[in-house]
Amino acid sequence: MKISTKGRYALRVMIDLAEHSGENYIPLRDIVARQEISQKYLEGIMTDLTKSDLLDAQHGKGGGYKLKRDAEDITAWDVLVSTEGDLAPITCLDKSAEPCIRAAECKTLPMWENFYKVIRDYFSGITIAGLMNKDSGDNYVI
Amino acid sequence: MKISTKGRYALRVMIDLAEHSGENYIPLRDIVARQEISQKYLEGIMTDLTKSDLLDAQHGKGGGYKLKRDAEDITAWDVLVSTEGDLAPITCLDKSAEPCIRAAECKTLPMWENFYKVIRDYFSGITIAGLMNKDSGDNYVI
DNA sequence: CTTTAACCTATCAACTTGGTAGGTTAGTAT
DNA sequence: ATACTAACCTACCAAGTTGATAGGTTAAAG
Repeated sequence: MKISTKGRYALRVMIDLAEHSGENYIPLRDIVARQEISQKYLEGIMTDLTKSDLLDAQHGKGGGYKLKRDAEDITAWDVLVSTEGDLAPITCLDKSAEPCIRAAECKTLPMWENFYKVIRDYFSGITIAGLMNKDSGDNYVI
Repeated sequence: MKISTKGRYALRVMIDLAEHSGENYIPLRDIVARQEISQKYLEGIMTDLTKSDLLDAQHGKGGGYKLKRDAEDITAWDVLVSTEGDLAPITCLDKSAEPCIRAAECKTLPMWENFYKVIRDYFSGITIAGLMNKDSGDNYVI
């Protein structure tokens, strides 16, 4: 029951890109220098984010990455799903899961389904822009 | 980001015990027959629940397990923490974690801390008695 | 046609998950 | 006493995940 480094790094990268956004593409090298994350490891994460249409990538000199949408229009949910995959709290609720044979009699299924919704609602309510502007001392009230 | 079978099985066992509660201890054999879970695997889960003071265990003939408190006074949170360990959504928030060096500047930490609270509040609001009485068709509104 | 930077594939050690196997301890009944 | 029962304890194992690293390939700009 953990969000892995992939998801956490991805959020840091997205915030970093939002903070340094402009016309130009930002090469991974710059992000790595600021965030102190292994470049090779980040490469895979960037690919996830690009394939999910959250980032624009550009090869070659002057290339790099930039946000594909405004930071206000990208949620933490978008980023986490992109890198962590399905955020279903139990395997039964995975999109790829075959339907559970005891679903009809399962006393806990509604609890899990609703929990899934709680998770989705929570992260869908948080945008990259929102994270960007937070001072570390701030506390959320949701 | 998944609750493992340990936590899910534990909840099923607790509900089963609540449904068959009375004066007597219920041997694991009976639970296994009803729930169709590997007895050997369940043994470890029962030990967790017993050590967390959620179950009373009795050796020998006529022995077995029973709930140590009323089903109304045991929450899903109690059960999940007992079997899954710390339910912190990121390692930084684990009780056993060494304090993170970038905590002060971390833009996402408040989001994670609050998410932890959301999880805790959700499962703390659900009791074994509540799960027991649910018809499968029911939906939660929290 | 060289430089730059994204992209792709393979590999790896450490850890977790979901079990299984076999033996030991504690309590009950005859 | 001693047989029986049922919890408890330790060790092991295959498969999958995590958090990387290594090295090469493709695409774009100058």
